Amino acid sequence: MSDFIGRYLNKVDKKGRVSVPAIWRPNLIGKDFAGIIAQSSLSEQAIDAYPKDYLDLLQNKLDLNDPLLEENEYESTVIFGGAILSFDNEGRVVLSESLRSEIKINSEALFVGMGRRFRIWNPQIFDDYLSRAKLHMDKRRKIKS
Amino acid sequence: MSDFIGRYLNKVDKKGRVSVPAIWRPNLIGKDFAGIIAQSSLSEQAIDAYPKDYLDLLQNKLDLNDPLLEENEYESTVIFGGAILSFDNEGRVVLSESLRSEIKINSEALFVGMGRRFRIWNPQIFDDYLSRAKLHMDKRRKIKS
DNA sequence: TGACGAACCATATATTCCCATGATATTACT
DNA sequence: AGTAATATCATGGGAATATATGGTTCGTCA
Repeated sequence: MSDFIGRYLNKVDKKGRVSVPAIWRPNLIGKDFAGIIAQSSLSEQAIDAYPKDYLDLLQNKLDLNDPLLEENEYESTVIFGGAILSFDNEGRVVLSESLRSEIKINSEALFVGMGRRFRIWNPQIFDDYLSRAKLHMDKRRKIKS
Repeated sequence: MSDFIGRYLNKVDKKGRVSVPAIWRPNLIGKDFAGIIAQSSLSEQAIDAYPKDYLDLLQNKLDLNDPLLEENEYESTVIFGGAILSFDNEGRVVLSESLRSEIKINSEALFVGMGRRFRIWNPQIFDDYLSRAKLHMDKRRKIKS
């Protein structure tokens, strides 16, 4: 059901390689591709990642639309204009220079499960995000009670 | 499944030559033609590009429309009047002077996948477009939720 | 013959593959 | 339970390969 659960902190080597958590890998292996689809998140300074199978789903949906409509252009660009990162034999992917700079990743990458997908963060930035999220939820809880 | 995924930044030499990303090339090689169909985008300052095969898809869509309508005539002209750029032995195409000036490309060309097709951008101009696209999608996401 | 584009060739760079290591966890065994 | 043997995993480095890129030559056509 939920494919990506938990939090894993891994090192990024000087080539930009980083291990994808081993328990997640089986969920990232399709019949034509093994690896992840990555795009910079719409709302946060992080990478959104998911299996290619999910992308195929989106493609099917988009095929029903008119490719010339502006709306669909935006969507296609954001979705397919990310990055496709395939595993090496050890289950690593390389985060390109540009991806790393976008999310300010240096020597460590934090993998955070989100159910059907996951995110890759700079650990510090994630901490900030988490405390913001907690604050937000705490405030809401107090209002409701 | 989806032919064009990812983003690749390549150099344009003084002859206007630029490498088409190697992983995409197999999808651009048909039995009668190896290369891309290119035309300046209708809505953006970029080059729309796709395999020759993709034209058949569009043709089918247009066939469903009334060929006598003025609008459809416009579409046919624009779609089938694009430039034909064939690969050289190294998998490059040459962007003509006029194409380059249309999209303000100088020394670098950014290839952006859109699933069934892709676009070629000046990197700076794409940045603007991407933030617009993200804003648009993020807004839509928030409305839906 | 000169301009132009296409084919050819050479090389720097980037990417992928392969192997080695250490750390950690897991299992087996007494 | 305690300990040894085994497996899994993250990580690093180097070699092999693929790719991007720049330059030169060749042919064609104006």
